[in-house]
Amino acid sequence: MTLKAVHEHSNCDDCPIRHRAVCAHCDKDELEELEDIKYYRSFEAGQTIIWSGDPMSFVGSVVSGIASLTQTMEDGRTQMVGLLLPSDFVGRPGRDCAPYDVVATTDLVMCCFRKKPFEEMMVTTPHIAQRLLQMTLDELDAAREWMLVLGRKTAREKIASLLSIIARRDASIHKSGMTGPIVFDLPLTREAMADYLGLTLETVSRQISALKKDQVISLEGKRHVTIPDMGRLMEEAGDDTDGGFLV
Amino acid sequence: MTLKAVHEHSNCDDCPIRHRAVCAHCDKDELEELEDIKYYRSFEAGQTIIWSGDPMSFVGSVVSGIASLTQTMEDGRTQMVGLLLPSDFVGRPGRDCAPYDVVATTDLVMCCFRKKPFEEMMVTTPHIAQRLLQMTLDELDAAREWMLVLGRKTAREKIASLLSIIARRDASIHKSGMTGPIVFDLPLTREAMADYLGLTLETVSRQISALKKDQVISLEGKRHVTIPDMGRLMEEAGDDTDGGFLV
DNA sequence: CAGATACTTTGACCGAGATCAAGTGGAAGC
DNA sequence: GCTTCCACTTGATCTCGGTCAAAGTATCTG
Repeated sequence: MTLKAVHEHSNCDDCPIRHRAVCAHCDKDELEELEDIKYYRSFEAGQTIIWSGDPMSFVGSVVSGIASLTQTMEDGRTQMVGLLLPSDFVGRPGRDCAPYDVVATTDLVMCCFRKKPFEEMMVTTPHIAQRLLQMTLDELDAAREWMLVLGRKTAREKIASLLSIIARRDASIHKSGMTGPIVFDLPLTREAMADYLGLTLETVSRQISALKKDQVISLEGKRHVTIPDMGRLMEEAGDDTDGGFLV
Repeated sequence: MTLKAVHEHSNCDDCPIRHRAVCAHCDKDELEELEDIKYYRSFEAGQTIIWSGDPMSFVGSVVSGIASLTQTMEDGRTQMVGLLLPSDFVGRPGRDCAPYDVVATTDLVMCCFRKKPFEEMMVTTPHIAQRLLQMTLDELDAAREWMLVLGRKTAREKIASLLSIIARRDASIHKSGMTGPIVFDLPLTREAMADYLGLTLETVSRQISALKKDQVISLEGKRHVTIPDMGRLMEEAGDDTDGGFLV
C-alpha cells in the first residue's frame, strides 16, 4: 500500500480521501484484519460524542454529518476549536483522555476503530503513522490559521472567513470548479458560529445581515447561502485571494 | 531504538527531550548516517529564519533561545501562532513552503536536518514518524488551547495565561517542583506578548501593571518576574487549577 | 556627559462588540 | 386555527480594549 495507491482509489462512498489510509475495505488484502476492530456509530444532532476528560476507547473518522470540538471554561464561556467534516479524523492515538468535548452538530455517522488494536496497527503498519502525521500537520496549520482569525480579525472579517471555509469544504465548489456563484446550506446555528468565531450570536446575526445588505452574500431562509463572487468574499475575509485555508 | 530508550537518555545537552528522537548523537550506532545531513545554525534576536511562502530546505529543532511563528495580514496586523522553546520541532516534512514566518525572538541556535534525506529517513525509520506524530498532536492540543485564550478570555486572563505557560515551560519550575514562588525572565517584549495574545502593547502593559498592583506577580525591572502563588495566577487565567497547558 | 534609540508606562478619549431586552417568523403539536 | 417553541433579528445602552499622544527609563554611542 502506497499513499499514491491510496489516492488513486477515490470512488469509495463511506471512505473519503483523508479516511482511506486507515480504512479496511480500501486495502482489504493488506489490512483485512481490520474488519473486526472497525465499526460504525450514529449520533443525533446535539449529542455529545466524547466529554472532555473522559477516557477515549476509540479513534475514527467522520463519514457523514458535522461534529465540532469545543472547550468550555467553568463559567460557561465556550470556544469551538475545530470543525470536523466528513473524512476528518477524531482521536488521539497514544493518549487516554479527550482534551475537549466532541459534539455532533448535525446527525452524524462515524467510522470507529477500537483504540488499542489501532495503536498496535500503527506500529506494524508504518504508513498509517505517516498518513496520520500529514493529516495532523494539516489540522495544525488550520488551527493556526484560525488563531489569526480569532486574534486579529474584526467581526465582519470573522464571518466572511467562516463562510469562505465552509464554502471551500462544501461539495458544490468541487463541481463548479470555483467559477460562478457558490451555493450551500449553513450547517451551523448562529450560536455555533459565534462559538467558533469568539463572538456573541447577536453580533453574528448583525454581521450576516450587513453582508447581505452589501450583497456579499444572499440568503434564502436563514440557512441557505449564495455567494455570487467568491473573490469578493475573500477580500471581506481579509485574505489574499490565493491564501490557503484548510480546516 | 525504542521511545523508552530515548526517554531514558536524558543528559544530552544540546539534544533535549523532544529533540532526541531525531538527533544523531543519541543513537549513533543506529543513525550515524545522520551526521552528514545534520548541522547547526545560529540566529540573532529579531532575525527572520523563514519567510512565509518561502521554500523550506530543512527541518530541525530549537537547541537554545526562543523562536516564534507569526502570521501577518496585508495591512500589517500580525498574530503569533506558536512559541518555539528549546526542544520544539520546526518544519513540515512533506510540504515545500512554510505557511508562516519563523522569527528568532531571542538569540537562537537550531539543529537542522536537510529536508530530503530527513524525509527518506522517515520512511526507513518508522519510529521517527511516530515520535513526530506525538509531538504534532501535542502542538495541536496547545494550539487549540490557545484558541480558547484568543477567542474567549479577557485581557487580564490572557496575560495570566501567557505568564502561566511561560512559567510552566521555564526551567526554574522543574527545580522548585511547583511549590514556592516561581521566578523567571520574560523572553518576550510587550509587543511580542501583544502579538501572541491578540492585544495591543498598551493593553499588555496596563494589565501587567494591574496584576502587579494586585500582587498576583511582582516585577524587578521590566522583565524579571516572580510569581508568589502559581495557583492564584492560574485562577486569574481562568483555568481550573489542574488544567493541562502544553505549548 | 549629551544625545539617540528602543522599550515601556500612563492618560484621555473613542468605538466595536457585548449585554440586555423586545420582537419576528416559521415549524411542530394539539 | 391557535399556541408553543426555537432560531433568529433588531434596538438601546454599556464597557473593555483600541487609538492617539506624551512622558518615563535603560542602554548604547560618540
